[in-house]
Order: sequence, then structure tokens, then C-alpha cells
Amino acid sequence: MQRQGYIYNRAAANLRQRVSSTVALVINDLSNPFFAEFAAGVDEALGAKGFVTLLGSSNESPARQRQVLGSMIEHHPAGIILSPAENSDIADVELAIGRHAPLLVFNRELTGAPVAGFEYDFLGLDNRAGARAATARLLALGHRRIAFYGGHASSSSCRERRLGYLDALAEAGIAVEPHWMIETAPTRLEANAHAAELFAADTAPTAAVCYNDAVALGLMLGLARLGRHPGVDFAITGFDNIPEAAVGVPPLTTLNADPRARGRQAAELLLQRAAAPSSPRQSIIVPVLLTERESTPHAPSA
Amino acid sequence: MQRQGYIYNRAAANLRQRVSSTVALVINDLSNPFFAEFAAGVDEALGAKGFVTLLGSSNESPARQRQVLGSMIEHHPAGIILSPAENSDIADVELAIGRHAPLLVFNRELTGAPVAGFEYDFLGLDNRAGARAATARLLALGHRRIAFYGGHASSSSCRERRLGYLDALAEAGIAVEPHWMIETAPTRLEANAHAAELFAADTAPTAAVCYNDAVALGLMLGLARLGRHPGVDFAITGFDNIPEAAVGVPPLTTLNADPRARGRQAAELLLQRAAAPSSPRQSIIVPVLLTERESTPHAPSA
DNA sequence: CTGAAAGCGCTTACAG
DNA sequence: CTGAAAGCGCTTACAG
Repeated sequence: MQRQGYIYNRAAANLRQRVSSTVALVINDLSNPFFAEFAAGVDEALGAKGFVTLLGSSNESPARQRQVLGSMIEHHPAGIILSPAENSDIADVELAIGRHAPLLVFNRELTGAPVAGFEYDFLGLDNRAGARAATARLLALGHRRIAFYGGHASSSSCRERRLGYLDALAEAGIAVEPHWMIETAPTRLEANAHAAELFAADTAPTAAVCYNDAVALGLMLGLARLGRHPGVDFAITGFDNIPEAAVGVPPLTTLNADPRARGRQAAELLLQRAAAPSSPRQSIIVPVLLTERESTPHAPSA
Repeated sequence: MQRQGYIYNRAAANLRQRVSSTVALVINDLSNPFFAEFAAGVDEALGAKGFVTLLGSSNESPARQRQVLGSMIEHHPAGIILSPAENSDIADVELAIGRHAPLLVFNRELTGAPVAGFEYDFLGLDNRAGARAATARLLALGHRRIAFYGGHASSSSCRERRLGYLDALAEAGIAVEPHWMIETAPTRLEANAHAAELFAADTAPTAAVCYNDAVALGLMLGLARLGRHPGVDFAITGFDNIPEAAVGVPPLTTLNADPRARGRQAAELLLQRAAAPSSPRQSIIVPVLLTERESTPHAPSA
């Protein structure tokens, strides 16, 4: 049959059968290893089920995201997996895709008021419980002055992680000093630059729960610059468990989000949803587990 | 028109018009930042021209790559951008996609004998000239014992980079000691583990040209473990200029491959090709420029 | 059971 | 210039 170079035309078949063999994947930032791993996981699971991934990238721009979604929806995908750009509105997304394909939102909640009749599934990390576990571990190691370092409070994941941190401190009966909560862009560079703020007052922390691994690695550099020794006289935890975390100096204690597994999970949830469009929407919050490495020494006995 | 939720069916339009608005992108390893950036660049440029990216991932497996290409080709893309898995054969690729879509190969040459009538464009980096420039710079800084560190000699990019290194040393009239060429997997972890091999003989190098940035960053950790101080008593260069290179300790002198720009370039080349299917095939080798940072001190004056 | 016809949602070439 | 018909490559429901 195909010895003469015949190639099956799946688009024609899909048109006739009124089904789709594609799934759209729209990512806020492919150059972030966390999302790149997620995309790899999605593609892996979709490929295994015979689906092809339509890739789109929003670069954290809601305008670009709208455009990309609009272009994707014209290919009538079986579903859409969206890791939203910061500050992307429910109403915007609804406008772009209508109700023509099931939507799975990953990692961040959409902002704005719900739109009547527009529903979607959600897959996210248990940011609050994760940050709480990291903070609790530092408390168990004897730390009493613990900072929450990095991230933008405008992002839902940062707010949730801060809550978990506050939960743990409140439970231990510790009042948080204002200068223990330091806001930075969630990048290595910015985290490096703000390290000195931790030591601006005399109730300086002996440990920091960082917003994510990039921030934690940046803070390590910043501390070294200030003559401190992370993993020796200062304890640091991260969030995500990116590959660099294990090979940092010192190796970083962090929360394991396993983005590749999340990608596979997202793909499977979406395909289930596509098969059962009217069953109730789900919101799945995945627990994240602490992976202990050498960056979290005991508190100084002083 | 679309107030009532009408959505244009581009697949039907493509079928009727006998054109395609998709391009397939098959990547060997999305979790490598270099390729993730490349993918982001491709998607960006394709999106701007109204094309949608079909994403596939081979995970460095030629078998999986064949399968992915087969599944992509059924969607009749306007073209295929392939960053091949290691050891993927021309004949294999031809079998999977036939001559139904123009092919652009990125970064690595396909292996095996050419297949008559099966042609493709190629976009790659000037590995040889790049490595040569890095080596020449180390020579200019006074280094005389320079290693080539990391990478698998079975990969064409590693062989090419080694040739550039040898070019520069030969030009300077320096004979290479066997233990100056150390093979490791191209990862941070492996590069870290083999650092001691540099100092196994008494003609130990004072500098190393590394296969890529991951290897260079790993080697830095390994040197620190051995009580050496990269950027002070040992010079290191990388290859790629991944984001981590600029924020390492010390910041890494490296060759700027700008994968995102390569992605945009690949997309544009492919669309040109799709518009002019019969013009002669091109092989474009992009120069890579040295970005100097603090990891390359002068040779010790001893 | 086999084979010709109708139809998915578009676009285009052709008749009125 | 407008409107109905044909056709892209498939699948499916129906006639023989």
C-alpha cells in the first residue's frame, strides 16, 4: 500500500469522523526547565496514545496567549492544556476558545471572575503544604529565625507558598519579622542581588525557605558573596527539584514537583475528560515531597 | 459571524486548498535547555507567520524518532524541522517521511550513506571554528597545557570541536598529551566526576576547553572539590551560552550559540524552502562567537 | 458481503 | 456579479 509513498491523511479522516487526534499545549515559558520538562511529559503521554501535540508558547504575555489559543482552536484539538501566562483572565481564555474543547489548566489559577457555563479541570501543586513541610523541617533542625525568600506576591503560587510558611511558623508560636519576607523576581539573578536584605536587621534569619530552586541557587551565590556559607552556617530550601538542585554546592534540599510526571498526568487527565465531557470537573492538587540534601544544616547552637 | 461560537475549521480549509498550516518540530531532548530554547524560537517564528507547531520528542531514541516522524507526516505538515537523535540514519528518516515534506536538519548530521533523491537543508553551528577560537584565546592568555574536556567522541559535534581545539594547538606548535583529552557524558554530573583525571600526570593542564556549558559547570564543581579555584588558578571555557553560564561562580567564558535565534532561523529557512521546493538545498553553518567572562584568567606565571 | 454514493467543512471553478 | 455545484481524502451508511 504505502510502498509507493502513499501517506494516510489524518486530517481528512478526522474531518469525516468528526474527531481529533491532536491536543493543544500552551506554555507560558518554554525556556524555564520546569515547564520544558512538563511539556516533554505531556508530549510523551500524548504520543503514546496516538495524539499529536500542537505546541504554543505565550512568553508570559496574555495577549500572545489569546492569539495562540485562537490559532490552536481552529485546528479543533481534542483538548487544550494551558499553563497560563501571569495575570491571564478566565474571560479572556473563554473568549479565545469558547466551549469547543475541554480545557485543563496547569500550575496557576486563572484570574478574574468565573464565566457562567465555562468550566475546566485544574492540575496544580500543593504549594501551601509543600512550603509548610520545608519550614517545619527547618524548625525541627532548631532554626527559629526563618525567612521566606523570593518570588512575586502577585503570583498565586507565591502567595500559597507564603501561607504554608506562615502556617508552620504560627504553629511553632513564632512571630514573623517583616524583613524575613523578601520579594524578588523568581530568577537566579535577582535572588543573588537581594541577598544582603536578609541581614539588614539584627534579628537576621539563620535559614530561608525559597520560592523556587532558581531563587535558592541564586541566594546561595549571594550568600557566598557576603562571606556566608550555605549548608554550613545558613540553611536553604528550594521548590521544584530541577536537575541543577542535586548538583549544586551544596546540593539543595527541595520540594520534588516532578514536572515530567505532572506533564504525563495532565495529558491523561485531559484525555479522560475528552472521553467523558460531562462528568464533573476536577481540581487535582498534587502533594510535593521534601527531598533532603546538604543545604539544610542544624541551627547554630548559639 | 463568530458571535454564536462559530470556529473556522482550518483542517477542512487545508484539505480543500491542498496546503498546510502546520510545521512539525521533532526534538531529541526537550529537557536540555539548549533544545528547549531552540524549540521556543521555532515556535515563535512559526506562530508569527500563522503556522502551528506540531511537537514531537524522540528522547534520543532513533526508534521513537521514526515513530514520531511517521505520526507527524500523516498531518501533512508544510515541512519538518528535525534535531536528530544520536545515531539516526538518513535511510531511517527517509523511510519515515518519504519526500512529502521538506526537511530541515538542525545541529547534528544524520549518519549513514545518502539516499538517492532524498535531500534536506542543514542548519548547524560552526563547532570547529568555535572551539578553535576558545583555544586560541586561552593560548593568548599564556596557557600552554590545555585540555579538551568532556563529550562523547561518537557525536559529530564533539569530533568537530576537538578538531578546532587541535587546529589551534597545532598552529601554536604545541603537541597534545593524551591525558588532555578526556571523554565524559555531556552532563554536569559526569563532568564533575572525572575532574581528577586532568591531574593524573605531571604535565597537568592549566586550562580546559569544555565540550559544552553543562560540562564546564560540572568541571568547576569538580575542581572546587579538588581544592582548585576555577577562574583563579585554572581557566575554563564552555560552549552554548546557556543562561546559567552568566551566573555561575565564576561567570563562564563561552561560545554563544544563541539557540533561540537558531530556532527562529530554522523556521524561516524551512518556510522559504516550502515556498521554493526545487531550489538547491542549503547547508548553513552559523559562526559562534566567544563571550568572555571571569572563568578564563591568565596562565600562572610559573 | 461488496461497491457506489453521500458527506465532514471548507474553497474554487463554473453556470446562470 | 451571485449562487449552486464539485471536490480535497477520507469514512460510513445505504443500496444492490
